[in-house]
Amino acid sequence: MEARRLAAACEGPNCQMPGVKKQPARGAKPAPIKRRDRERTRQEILDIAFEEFAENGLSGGNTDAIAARANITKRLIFYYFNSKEDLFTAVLEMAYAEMRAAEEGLHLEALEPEAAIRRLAEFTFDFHQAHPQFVRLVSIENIHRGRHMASSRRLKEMTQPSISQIAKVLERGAACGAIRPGIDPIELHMTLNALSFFAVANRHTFEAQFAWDMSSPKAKAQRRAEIADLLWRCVRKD
Amino acid sequence: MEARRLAAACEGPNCQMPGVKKQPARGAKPAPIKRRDRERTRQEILDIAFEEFAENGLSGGNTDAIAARANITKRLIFYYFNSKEDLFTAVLEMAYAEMRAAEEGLHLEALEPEAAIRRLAEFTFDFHQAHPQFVRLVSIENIHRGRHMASSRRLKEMTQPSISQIAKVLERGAACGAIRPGIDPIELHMTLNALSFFAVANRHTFEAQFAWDMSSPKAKAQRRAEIADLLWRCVRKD
DNA sequence: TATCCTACCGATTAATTAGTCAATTAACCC
DNA sequence: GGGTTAATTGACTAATTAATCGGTAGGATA
Repeated sequence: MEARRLAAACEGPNCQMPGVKKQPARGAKPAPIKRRDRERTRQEILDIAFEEFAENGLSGGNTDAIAARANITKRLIFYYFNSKEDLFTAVLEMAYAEMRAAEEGLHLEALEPEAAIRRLAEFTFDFHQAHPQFVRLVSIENIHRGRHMASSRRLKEMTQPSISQIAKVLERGAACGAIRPGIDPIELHMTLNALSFFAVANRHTFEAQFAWDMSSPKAKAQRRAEIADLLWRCVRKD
Repeated sequence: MEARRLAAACEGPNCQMPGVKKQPARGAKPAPIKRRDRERTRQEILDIAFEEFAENGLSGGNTDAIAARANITKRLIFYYFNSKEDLFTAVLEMAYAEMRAAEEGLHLEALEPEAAIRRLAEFTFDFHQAHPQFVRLVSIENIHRGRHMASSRRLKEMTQPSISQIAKVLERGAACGAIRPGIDPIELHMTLNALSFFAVANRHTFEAQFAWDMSSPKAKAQRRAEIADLLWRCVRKD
């Protein structure tokens, strides 16, 4: 989640400048840099709300805690986002936008079918492993039956660029006889996502049930390779 | 979830009998059958708490609501289970015990390797489809990082009977050359569980993202067949 | 330097809700 | 039928927390 805080950096007329009596120095507080920057403040709230909701869920997420960590008053949260629910929706939108951005970096065009499928598998696995808070947030949204997603025009408009990439690989592979024809790219995407998602989302109950390691780097690397094998095994011809 | 309420039925000295002035007929209330039966009451609380937590999560779950639906006072919940958290743990224990019971019904011994693998896949898929509330509960427990599971001796002791069944099928298959050797039964179980779990747990976000049907009987049947194919494709020799 | 806009705040409210106390009463046993 | 045990209750508390109201003040513009 490094792509966030796009409109940050100290620049423009809102930048902290000497001459104005900022930081009223009340008590031992670190006296945060306050800049009256709408976008910056909004983004800061979103970043912290993302953490809060991913950690504690929607009903568990606390607006007081978000305000405290963002060094603003709670009032401001309701000023920008008008309810906790809407804030959650905004957080979801941001999270999905970032995932979509990550997918742009996946270039399968130049690769042989097998290499492309393996790269796709590894990339998807790695993304989930690298963003457990995103995985948690999606789980939470599903617990709420996707109602925030359903009510957000932005979220519904975000089409997944990966699907068309997969479709092209499958077509190419089918044409050259390496991949069996008739595979639906969305189904394949679902399979791969299920495997990658589960490896993060259900780690705790699975590990507890089977005394099985899913968290060490070694275990992750092994599972990563297995998923890539599996995916290739299930699309290749014959 | 039919296996619950084992110790129910009207029998013994607690059974509703004439002669005693039960049902004080206050107002128009249906005057529920109250029997002062420890086990029955406990089980009723558990059943309703299961629904409540599966629906609303741990922090979202409301003990007042549970009490109201169980026709008891909230105080009684804390009398039997001493906190909301402990009640949640008890609910989890019950849910897993029932899943384990369901797995007992799976007999793979008599089947050919391919048939056994397909039956396993279909059985697992069907179980998840039939118990969406169980799936939700497991998701919720993972959001809480499996801490209730970790703290429950009973849950940790419940070993999965399915694993040894899978191991036997894999052995037999490897011996007769139908299945490639060296497959870990836990890994296979994880793969199958991931696919089956995702089809229920992530239905909402996936459907919203891809305008893809995962809920109709037709879509389920198709996915079921695909998962069985996939599983066989990934274990068979060659 | 007066004016206006708006980012921001302190205090409060109203509702919810986990958990408790001190009883009450149903059932069972002699 | 009196006594003991244990299931059950109603009323209460203390804490939390989403949301609101009536402001204040920073900064741009003229």
